Amino acid sequence: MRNKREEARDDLRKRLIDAAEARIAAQGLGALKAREVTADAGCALGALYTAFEDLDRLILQVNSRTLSRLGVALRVACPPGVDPKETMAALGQGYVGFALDNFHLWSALFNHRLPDGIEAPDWHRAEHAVLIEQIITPLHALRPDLPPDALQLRAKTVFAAVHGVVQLALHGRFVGTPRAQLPGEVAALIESMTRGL
Amino acid sequence: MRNKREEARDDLRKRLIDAAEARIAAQGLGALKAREVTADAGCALGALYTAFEDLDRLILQVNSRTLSRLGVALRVACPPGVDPKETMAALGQGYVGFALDNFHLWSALFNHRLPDGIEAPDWHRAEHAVLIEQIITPLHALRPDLPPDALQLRAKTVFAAVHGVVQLALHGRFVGTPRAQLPGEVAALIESMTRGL
DNA sequence: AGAAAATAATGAACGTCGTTCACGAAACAA
DNA sequence: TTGTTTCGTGAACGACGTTCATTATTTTCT
Repeated sequence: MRNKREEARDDLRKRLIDAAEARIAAQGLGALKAREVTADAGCALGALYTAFEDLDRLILQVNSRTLSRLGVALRVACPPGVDPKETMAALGQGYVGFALDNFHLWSALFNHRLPDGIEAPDWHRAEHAVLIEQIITPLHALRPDLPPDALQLRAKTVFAAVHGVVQLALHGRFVGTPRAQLPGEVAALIESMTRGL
Repeated sequence: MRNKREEARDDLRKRLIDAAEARIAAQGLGALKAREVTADAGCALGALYTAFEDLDRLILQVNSRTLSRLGVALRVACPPGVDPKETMAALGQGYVGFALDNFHLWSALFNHRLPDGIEAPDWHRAEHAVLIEQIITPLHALRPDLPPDALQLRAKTVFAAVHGVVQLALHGRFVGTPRAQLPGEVAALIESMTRGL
């Protein structure tokens, strides 16, 4: 059995991440306050800074969880072995569905910014791979003309394009696609981007 | 000659917008502080709240200027009468160029959020039309099969897709397109989205 | 076991932020 | 000029993230 120290520390960290995740999911990243999250977690204000370097690093943990759940959702959305065209379409709809069902948490993934000189740790940067790794295989099948480098690049671009449509639609800007037409437009976008030369 | 009241008020407003625009352009939206911007504008802290409802409405004015400048840039980028395919490509490169040349101001357009219950005024929402209005004509030429409603919708989607690629690239996320390949990927994206059925 | 050392939790206090407000100055109306 | 209305001022307020001296707890040493 581990130290009582480490045990308590891990428990505190988990309670804080849980509380932060719940707050963000319910009210968005902007509504996350140190005093509220520590109250929810049942600890003092200062305890947050014994468990995490600062509030930003706590948000990082929440985003890490969200990326993990998004990865699962995307893997579930595209059963292997089916037509690559269908796979791409399914990934797109899976992404739209996840963003709709987890709006605030999904939003925090892209709206959270670390302070100016601070970079996200490598392990967290690597987690973002789930956003594109499912795209590679079907895109390769649809565009065998692309060399590996260009394939990787095009996968990022396909994701970014789909993401842009979803982002502008869900944040309700004037130029955003209306929500009702979102799945259809994403499907059309993916169809046109995966068409061969 | 107008009132001395109105004159002084308009002058104060202009000085504040100038100062805010300079701050955002130099250091980004997050670095805009009420105390700094009023000091730059040569007025007291409280004067900001006689000229604008709050800091968010001042940012709105800066964004309004940026949209206006972006509109000019896009109109210059696509001289009328040329091949619609070229026009679309030129619009895309014009957008990329503007985002690169005006990174912080362009970023503020999409990252600024009003407080929860507050909606942007209609005149400002309408200004966002510059983002898509230049797309309509060439897109119609390239996709005459689309009825007017679908054309409008597709124009928004084309913009959102391009914007997404630029946004993820310039904010340097793990999944973003590398900056060097950005123009080429945007060109490929636009090419594929404007291809006929 | 008990004493000493190390570590963690506490919440008051700090500095910074956007915003407000009582006051004095300036512009208008009479 | 005198009275009234409006505006600019900067100290003060409340909320925020973060720090720190103090207290409580756990581990280590004998």
